[in-house]
Amino acid sequence: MKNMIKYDTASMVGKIRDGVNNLILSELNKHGVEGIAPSHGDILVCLYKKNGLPVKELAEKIHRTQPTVTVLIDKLQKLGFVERKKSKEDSRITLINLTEKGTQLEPIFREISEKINTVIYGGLTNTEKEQLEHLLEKILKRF
Amino acid sequence: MKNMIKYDTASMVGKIRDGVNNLILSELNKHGVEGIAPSHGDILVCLYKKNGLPVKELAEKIHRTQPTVTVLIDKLQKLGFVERKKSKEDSRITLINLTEKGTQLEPIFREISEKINTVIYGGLTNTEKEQLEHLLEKILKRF
DNA sequence: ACTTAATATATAGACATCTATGTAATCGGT
DNA sequence: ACCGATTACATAGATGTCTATATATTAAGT
Repeated sequence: MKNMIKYDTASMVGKIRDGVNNLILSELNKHGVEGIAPSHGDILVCLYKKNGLPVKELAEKIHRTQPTVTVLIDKLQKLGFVERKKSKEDSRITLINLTEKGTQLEPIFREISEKINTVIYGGLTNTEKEQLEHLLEKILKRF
Repeated sequence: MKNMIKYDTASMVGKIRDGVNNLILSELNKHGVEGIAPSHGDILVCLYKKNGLPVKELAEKIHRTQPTVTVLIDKLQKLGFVERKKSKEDSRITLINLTEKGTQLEPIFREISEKINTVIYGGLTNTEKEQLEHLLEKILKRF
């Protein structure tokens, strides 16, 4: 049957997400970066855009809960990629700063990001890219 | 800027997946079903289609590793929804069977599945549905 | 000023998932 | 018929994630 609708977007979306995660992990591995999960990468990428962000803000940006981000930062700190600094204006706030070691990873993450885009968009025409993003946005609004 | 491509399909896909998961959890909760995660539901749904499947086959169908499925079944068994039975043809194989209690959940999962489809496809035209599935399939093939 | 509420982060415990490994049963070649 | 390889499942340990709760600091109301 042609043009059959199978109604398994939920399943395909899950597979794509897993695919992206695995791609990130294997690329990090290729570059000898170990002990880092995709969410840790999300945090680092946020900090590349703007260094010295509070924990809470990072949690919002990467769409994880604040306790999760605390634990993620624990690990990034232990690995020497970031450090904590208390805010001077409000000492409840912990600001997360990249170390030099953390900053050095930026090109790797940039490369991984490009690779993901190549996999996702590489087989699509410009029209299809626009269609895709438009459809996904439309769906997201309904949750 | 109109029709701008933002290249954040990966992020949107993640959010949709989380949205689906949360919807499942809240619906199960509404029906008083507790201690069940989406993956447990995936297993039950497989068994509704065909009862008495081996662990390995379940793992393939729900796209989890076999050890993960073993643990998921441990829980379903503990909750009384399924039971293990050794195959008579090949005693290495463990067949998973629904109990009556497990069978009783079928209408709930059917309802949840419909609800998910409503959220995902409810705002789309038939053309858009076809576009979406076509695009997602195209992307999936590239992983 | 003092008490209460709100906010920011951390900690604890639980869970799904993974990889690596163990164990038991079956298959296959000699 | 036996021994090595394969297959199926289970177990162990690690990790990311969550909810619930604790701690510490700031803000607000009386």
